[in-house]
Amino acid sequence: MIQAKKTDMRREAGQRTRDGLQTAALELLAQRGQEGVTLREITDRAGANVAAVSYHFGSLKALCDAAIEHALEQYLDAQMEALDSLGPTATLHEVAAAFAGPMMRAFAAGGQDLAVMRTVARVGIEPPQGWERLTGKFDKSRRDALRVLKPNLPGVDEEELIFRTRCAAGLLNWLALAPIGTELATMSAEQIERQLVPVVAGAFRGDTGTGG
Amino acid sequence: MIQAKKTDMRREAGQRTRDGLQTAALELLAQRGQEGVTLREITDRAGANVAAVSYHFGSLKALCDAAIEHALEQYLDAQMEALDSLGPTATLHEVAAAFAGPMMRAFAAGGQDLAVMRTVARVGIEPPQGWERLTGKFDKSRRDALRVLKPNLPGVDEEELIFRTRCAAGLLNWLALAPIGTELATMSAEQIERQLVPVVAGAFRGDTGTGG
DNA sequence: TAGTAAATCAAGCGATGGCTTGACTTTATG
DNA sequence: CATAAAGTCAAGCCATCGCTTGATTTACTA
Repeated sequence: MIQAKKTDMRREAGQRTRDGLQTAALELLAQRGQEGVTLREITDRAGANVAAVSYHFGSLKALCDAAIEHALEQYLDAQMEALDSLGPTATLHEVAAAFAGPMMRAFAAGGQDLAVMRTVARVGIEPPQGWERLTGKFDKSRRDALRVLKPNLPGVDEEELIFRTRCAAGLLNWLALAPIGTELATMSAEQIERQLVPVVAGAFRGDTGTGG
Repeated sequence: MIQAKKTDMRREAGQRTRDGLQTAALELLAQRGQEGVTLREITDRAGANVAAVSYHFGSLKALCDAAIEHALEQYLDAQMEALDSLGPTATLHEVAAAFAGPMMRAFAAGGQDLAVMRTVARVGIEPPQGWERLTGKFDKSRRDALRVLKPNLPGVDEEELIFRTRCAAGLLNWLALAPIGTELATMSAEQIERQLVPVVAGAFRGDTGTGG
C-alpha cells in the first residue's frame, strides 16, 4: 500500500546527520574561518563518519558553502526586518539600534546565534566564490539602511552615506570576531546597547569638525 | 689579525635571506592569515630553500612570529608618534585624523606598508600566543589616545571612551581586511581622509540621541 | 521472509604539510 | 693550501589533509 507518509526512520536519521554536520561546520567556521576547518574535526564533533560529508553534501567545500549561505540569509533577513519595522520618523539613534540589533541580540544570546554572526563577519573578509546568489539580499539590505538614514542626514550625499553604512557594518563585524566581542558576550543586552548604539549612530552622523 | 670588521660576505648573504623570508612571510600573512601560510610558498617567493626557514628562524611559526612582531611594532610606533605630536588644543577631528593617520597613509602607499596594516589587523582577530611582549606598547598607545580624547569629550566617562577607542581601532582594522579596503587603496590620500576621518570622529563623539 | 534502498563504517589512496638530514658550496682564517 | 664556519640544497620522513571504496547495518516494502 501507499500509506502516504509514515515517518521513515532512515530519512529522519539522515536529516539529523545532515543538520549535525552543518551545525558543527558553522561552529568551526565561526571560530577558525574557512581555512581552519577540517573534515575530521567536523565529523568528530557531529559524531559522524568522515564519509558522511561526501555522502550528504558532496564535499567539504559544499558543506561549508551551505552553512555559510544559511548563516548569511539568517543575518540579512533579521537586519532587513529590523530596518523595515522602523517608522518614517525614526531618529538616528533608533536607526542605529535597529541596524545593530541582530548583532547585539546575538551577543546576548551566545551559542548558535553568535556563531552565525561570526561566520557572517568572516565572510565579509574572505568571501567564498559562489556567493553571488545572495547579492540581491545584500543590495536590499543596503537600500533599506539608506532609506531610513537619509531623512536623518539630509546634508550628506549618498556616496558618503553608503561609505558610512559599510563602516558601521564593518565595525559590527569586527566586534563579532575580535577578543572585545567575547567581552561583550558577558554583558547584559542593555549594557551592550547603551555602549554600542551611540558609537554606531555617531559613525552614521559623522563629525566634520566644521559644524560647531 | 683582528682586522675588526671587513664585510663578511657570508653573514651579509645570510641577512639578505633572512630579510627576504620575513618579507615574504609578511605578505602571505597579510593576505591569508596565519593558517594560510606554507613553508614552501614563503621560500618560493623569497627564492630560498625550504631548509632556510629552519636554519634562520627555527620553525615556520617562529618566522611568522618575528614578522608579526615587527609589523605590530611598526604600527604602534607610528600611531603613538602621531598622537604624541598633537597639541593640547587639538580638536576631535584632528585627533581622529592622527588616530587613523598611519592606516590611511598605508592605504595610499600600498605595498609593504599596507601588508603591515593587514597583518596587524589579522592579529587583532587571531592573536598569537606569544605576544605578551608588546602589551606595554598597546597600553601606551591606548593611554595616548585617551589623553588627547578626554579634553574633547569631558562628558563621557573613561570606560566608554576606552570602548569607543577600541571600536575606532576595530573599524580601521576592518577596512584593512575587507574588500572595501581594496577600494580605498585606489583612492587618493585626500579622498580617503575626507570620507574616513568624519566617521572615526563621529564614533569617538558618539550620539546618544538625547542632546538635540 | 526475502529484497532493496538509505545510511554508516573502517580502511586506505594520493597529495600536501612542516621539518630533518647529510652532502655540497662559499667565504674567511691560520 | 688546509681548516673551519656559514650558508644552501635535494631528498626524504612522517603526519594530516580531502576524498573514495567496498562491505555492512538499518529500516522499510512486497
